[in-house]
Amino acid sequence: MPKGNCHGQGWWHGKFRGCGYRLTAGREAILDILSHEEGHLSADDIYIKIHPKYPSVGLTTVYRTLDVLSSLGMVYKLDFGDGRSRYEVAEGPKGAHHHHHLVCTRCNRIIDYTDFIDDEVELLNRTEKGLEKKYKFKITNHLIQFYGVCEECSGKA
Amino acid sequence: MPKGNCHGQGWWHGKFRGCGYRLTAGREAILDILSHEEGHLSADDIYIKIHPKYPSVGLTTVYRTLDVLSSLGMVYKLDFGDGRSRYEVAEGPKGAHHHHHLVCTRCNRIIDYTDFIDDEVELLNRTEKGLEKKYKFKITNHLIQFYGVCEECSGKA
DNA sequence: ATTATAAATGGAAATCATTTCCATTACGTG
DNA sequence: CACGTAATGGAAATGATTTCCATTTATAAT
Ligand SMILES: [Mn+2]
Ligand SMILES: [Mn+2]
Ligand SMILES: [Zn+2]
Ligand SMILES: [Zn+2]
Repeated sequence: MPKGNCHGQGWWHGKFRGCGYRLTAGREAILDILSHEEGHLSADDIYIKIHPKYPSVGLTTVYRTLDVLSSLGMVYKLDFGDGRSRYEVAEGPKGAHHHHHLVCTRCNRIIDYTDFIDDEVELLNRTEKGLEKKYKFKITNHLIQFYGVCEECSGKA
Repeated sequence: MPKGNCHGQGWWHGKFRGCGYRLTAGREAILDILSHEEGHLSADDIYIKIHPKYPSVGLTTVYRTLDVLSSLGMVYKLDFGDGRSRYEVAEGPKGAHHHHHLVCTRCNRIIDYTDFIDDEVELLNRTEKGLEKKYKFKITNHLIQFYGVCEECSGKA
């Protein structure tokens, strides 16, 4: 169990407790999948992955847990236009891994990118400050996605 | 009928024709609502607004038309997290009115903003160029939204 | 450890936006 | 005006998410 790994066991136990939520097997399982699996999973994806090991965790609970996690800011709920919500763990306490997305409108492939993030974040911070002042709007989050056609899809005429 | 107004009558007739689409009363009505009404309308919103004047236009046609418009790039399909898609006319030929959104996570209010757009667009162009090269990804569009709490919702403790 | 309490659960049923189907209508070329 | 085909509407299907409610379970108090 690596020292710096915040997703390993239970850094989030405290967060749950602190907010008055109880720790349950289902929640543990779901957070575990989210932190160890790559990609952008739908509720059903998660349900399927969990089911063999935890057959007692129902799809309803997956949805409910994702809501909780998302309201705690531990998970991002994303929409890539394929008709279902997809989820990914937010950065751990370290704040690392911040990234945005390229979305292929042909095949729905998603590419995470972190390039240019520094510039983007710098501008975002400036923009957010300005917007907060002008619109008296407390910004907590942002979403940036680029849409287009991926390399594979370009090939297919 | 103002001269510079591209949404007035039929600048899009040509676009439709050119792509092999037929002009129908329904399409005209829908595009008319979208270009003259403020805000971010859902398919159902549009259906309701159109119905009194064009009772013969069905909800299915509204969806179909929005798909076409959106595939032609004349309309943006947006998701603000309230469970339905919302639409707004893309900029006319003039290229004006480009804007992004602030989304209140409490009351779902949407604020259009154009401030800082210049800076943003400048960075976006740079970023897009870099991403296109690195990922061989042809970018056609981008989505930028800030989430947070609006002034009204802040008041309510 | 036992108990009490409210939170959490699963599974079936409900909801609701969007899509599919298909018989009918109507745009636009000639 | 007639024809071929795109477009339509309305009902039914779909599919993700939510709601309901009787049952289970985590946790704090005894
Ligand atoms: Mn990602
Ligand atoms: Mn807008
Ligand atoms: Zn693709
Ligand atoms: Zn608000």
